[in-house]
Amino acid sequence: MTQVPVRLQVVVATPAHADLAPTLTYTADAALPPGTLVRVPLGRREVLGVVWGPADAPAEHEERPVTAVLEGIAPLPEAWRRLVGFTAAYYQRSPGEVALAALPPQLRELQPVQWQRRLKKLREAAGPLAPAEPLALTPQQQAAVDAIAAQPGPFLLWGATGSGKTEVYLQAVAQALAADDAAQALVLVPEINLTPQLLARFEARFGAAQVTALHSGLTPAQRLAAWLAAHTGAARIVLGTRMAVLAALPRLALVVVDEEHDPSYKQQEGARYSARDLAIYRGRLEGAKVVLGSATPSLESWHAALRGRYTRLDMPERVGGGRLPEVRLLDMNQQPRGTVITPQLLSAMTRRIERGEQVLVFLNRRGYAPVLACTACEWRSDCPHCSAYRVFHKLDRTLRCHHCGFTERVPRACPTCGNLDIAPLGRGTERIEEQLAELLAGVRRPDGGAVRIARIDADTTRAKGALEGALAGVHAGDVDVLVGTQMVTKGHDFRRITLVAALNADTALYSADFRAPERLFALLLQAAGRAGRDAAQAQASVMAVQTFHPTHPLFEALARHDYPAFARQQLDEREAAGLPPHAYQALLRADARTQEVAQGFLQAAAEAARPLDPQGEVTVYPPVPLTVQRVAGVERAQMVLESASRPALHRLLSALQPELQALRAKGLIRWAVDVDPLAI
DNA sequence: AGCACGCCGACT
DNA sequence: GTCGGCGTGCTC
Repeated sequence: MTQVPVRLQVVVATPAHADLAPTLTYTADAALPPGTLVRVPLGRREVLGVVWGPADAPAEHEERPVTAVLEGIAPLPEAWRRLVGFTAAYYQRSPGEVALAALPPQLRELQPVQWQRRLKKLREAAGPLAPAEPLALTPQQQAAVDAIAAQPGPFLLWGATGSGKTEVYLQAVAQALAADDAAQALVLVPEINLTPQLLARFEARFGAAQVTALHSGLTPAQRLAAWLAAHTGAARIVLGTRMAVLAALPRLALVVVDEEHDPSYKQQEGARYSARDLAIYRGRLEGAKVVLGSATPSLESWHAALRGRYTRLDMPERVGGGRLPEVRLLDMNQQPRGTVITPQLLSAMTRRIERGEQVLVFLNRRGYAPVLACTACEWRSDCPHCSAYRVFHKLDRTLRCHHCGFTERVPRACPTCGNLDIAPLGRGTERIEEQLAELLAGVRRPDGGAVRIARIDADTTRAKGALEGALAGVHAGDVDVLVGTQMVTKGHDFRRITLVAALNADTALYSADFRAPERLFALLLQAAGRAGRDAAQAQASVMAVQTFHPTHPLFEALARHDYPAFARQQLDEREAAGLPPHAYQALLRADARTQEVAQGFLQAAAEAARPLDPQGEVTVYPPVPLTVQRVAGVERAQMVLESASRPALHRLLSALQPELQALRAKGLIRWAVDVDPLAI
């Protein structure tokens, strides 16, 4: 019996640049439902694809047959395909690129035979859900849990650090899962490695078998297993990073986005999606409730709550009566020039250490010094491949470029004039650690021992398990002073820290990036939250900020722990300037061999855009080089497109897309559209 | 994105 | 004489 071949639309991993249609047409012996995973020939290779639907248009190309169907796995559900379709359209990528990026990479490599073997191995019975006893809730926590049960949301859970947001998440998840015995919950976190405590709490509450972690740190096999558990419904709770928002979850009932303001929710490569924004969209699409949680919400979310689009749930108080630390602004103008650590801060540190308490010193700059300079001539430690200085790392005596990784040993003498006196300018965590060791050399711990200083930054935690080890040391009390970058401000629950000091907070105050103050405020408040978690010590907890601008409104709001005042001031400023969330932005970025080519491409794009926006609803700003203009020998430029109307902006971007293909110039390496960019 | 084909420099 | 650099073109 001969079968009539059917024609299918299939998506494969082609980037939007490639001038291939968004879906490709293949033939198959029998109809395959949309969402089916298939292997298809593409040129000389065979790739993984997802059936997107039946082909309706007449054939324009030769159509090759589907090579194989991945049997034994349910087609990806319609809601997932719609989510992928939306993501692709919104972020100006092809649906295939988004779809395939959302699937575990190993799926692409497995041949059908291996696939069957793997499936057999993974099929295991999931145990029944038996949540452990929940903690008693404070009235404000109870009110939040009740509101999430009773109202549709989306919710913005605004809770101070230590107010018990996690317990609210846990009980909201328990509620959602109890309502339906196949329901699933998705919990998103900024970086899973930095929040092992959250994973541990979910596992303790619901049982390790019910909780599946999904993030890029997993091995390929683990990632496939986690993804399958989510897709088959075996995992009732998926705890993951931004990529998890695109996981296949057939019965999604609740999405939690913890620390929703965190910039790592925005993907910075490929499809530049915001997992937080997609969580909101997905919740609406699948009828799942969405809870965004933060002590310092993004101004976008805060604005949405003010407008009534999100339901705000407030938890201003710390569980167990812990108080937020007192913020002390140390005016650097009153200090001799070149002061690094003020005497006030030093004596405060000394007192804490002598009492057996811990101190956290926060400085957002790793290495010993950000630049090395010759004292006799103009030489600086420039990176030959980037428009940036190489950072001096004293420990291994290297100059390292933090942009391209180029590393050399520190020269013995100035490479330009031979002068032997080359001096470090400015200071990073390494140098602060060294300096504190000198300044605190005479101080004794209660047991009479010398002060112990530890440093946590990307350099000290490169090795596997190094971060966990260092944190364990802090928890065990082996450390008196912890020096670190923003890495240490995330999530860790340090019970004995009673003094947090921020050393170099001013740089973000007058930055060209309009979001810099928002990030700084969140960072400092989060750092402050590391102190005083223990109610017994909370009375005396202090956050010290050394600044040349002690009367800056940001610091004044910080001193009062007054996020709403800060948000109001920022939102007013942004409204006056016509910036997000009062306007919508997209970025067109270009990388090229020369700055002229990059900017020329953008200029041509700007001219191509003009007739596509006859109403003039979109402002196209002139192309500019990025702040770090050249990285690894590649010149970078960008152009901002801005509009008060999101539909107008998207109409223009979609219409511009085919024009950009045509503008591809010699020397242009790549270009990308970034919708709702975080950094300008 | 892959993966080919295609045309110019330093190696056995 | 070949191995290999990455420019440019194509994939249902």
